[in-house]
Amino acid sequence: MKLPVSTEWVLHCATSLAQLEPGATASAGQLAGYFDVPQAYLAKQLQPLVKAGVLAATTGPRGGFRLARPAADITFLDIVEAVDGTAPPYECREIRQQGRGALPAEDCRAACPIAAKMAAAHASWRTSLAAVTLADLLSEIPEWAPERTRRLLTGTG
Amino acid sequence: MKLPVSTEWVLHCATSLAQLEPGATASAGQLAGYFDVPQAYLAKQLQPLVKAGVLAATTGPRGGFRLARPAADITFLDIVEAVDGTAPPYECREIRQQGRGALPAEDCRAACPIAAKMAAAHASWRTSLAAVTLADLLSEIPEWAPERTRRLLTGTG
DNA sequence: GCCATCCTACTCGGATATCGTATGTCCGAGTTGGTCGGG
DNA sequence: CCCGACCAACTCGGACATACGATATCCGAGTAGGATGGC
Repeated sequence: MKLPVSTEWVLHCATSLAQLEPGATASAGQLAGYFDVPQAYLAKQLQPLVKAGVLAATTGPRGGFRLARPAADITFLDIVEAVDGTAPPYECREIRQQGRGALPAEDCRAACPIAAKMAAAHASWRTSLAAVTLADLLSEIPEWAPERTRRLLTGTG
Repeated sequence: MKLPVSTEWVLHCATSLAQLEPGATASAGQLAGYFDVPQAYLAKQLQPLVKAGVLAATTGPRGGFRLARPAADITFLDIVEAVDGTAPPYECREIRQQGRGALPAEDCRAACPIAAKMAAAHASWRTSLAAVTLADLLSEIPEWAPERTRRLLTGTG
């Protein structure tokens, strides 16, 4: 069970974008230089964020990415599931209905107890991530951080 | 973020082994036939369970696998982390200290806030799994299930 | 009939191929801002 | 001096290679139970 390396990238990118002035954008190249990560691959990983409605992208000069919603309405879960997908890590393939020990279908109306426990753990994980918004995170950083981010990221700040 | 398919196998195998009489064993071949999964690959996945001290293996005729501890002392977390490893899914590579926006080391004494949130979610997941033991699971299955498992799995029951 | 020995069959354990996905890179379509010429 | 059209550079978006780990398989070392021969 491993999240893509790019998960860290997009979380930090979203945090940085949240520190920009409303309407301002940062390009994939600027973000890549800010974190020293491959520019092309970062752009590729930001795309699903746009499709998920977390970020908005504008092309052309002075274009780039910005938050599509207020920072208070974007949770960690939104970002993580956008880049990694929403499929739960444990997939029940109903092996209890296969092989020599296959249970009759009438005993499988209820969900597999094992799968239920795994689903509960996954739900706990999702709940924990959904409880944190980008706005919550910004409240934890120093006062001087946003100005610094704007200056080093976009050059205007 | 995806758990190996074998996670389902070993969870069901452990549950079945917990239904055997104390000291009784089931071979990898018997378990594979019981669930209709590849026998060699299942044996490979049961090995880390033995190394983790969850299962015990005996060789030779009438040998096989059995629980190394009472079912009440084996949690889902023990099994899942044995087969999948204990590394957390989100790995903080400290990109906040890299690139144009690198923070000075003195501002990085505290853990990265983003990594802290991800670690908290992972801790929540682990806590949820650690709260379920094999004994808990056995209390949810029908009365007639253990006898049936013993009969179809080992032929003696 | 009992026992020690040998043997056979069965077990796990690790080493070895194959496949799929994450990772990394590249080029093309589209758009905006600036520039240049004309009025 | 003001305005419109053109151009060029910059942006994202999707298509194309590569590396690593999960998946699947096989063969060898070791052991316990049973058969066998002797006492």
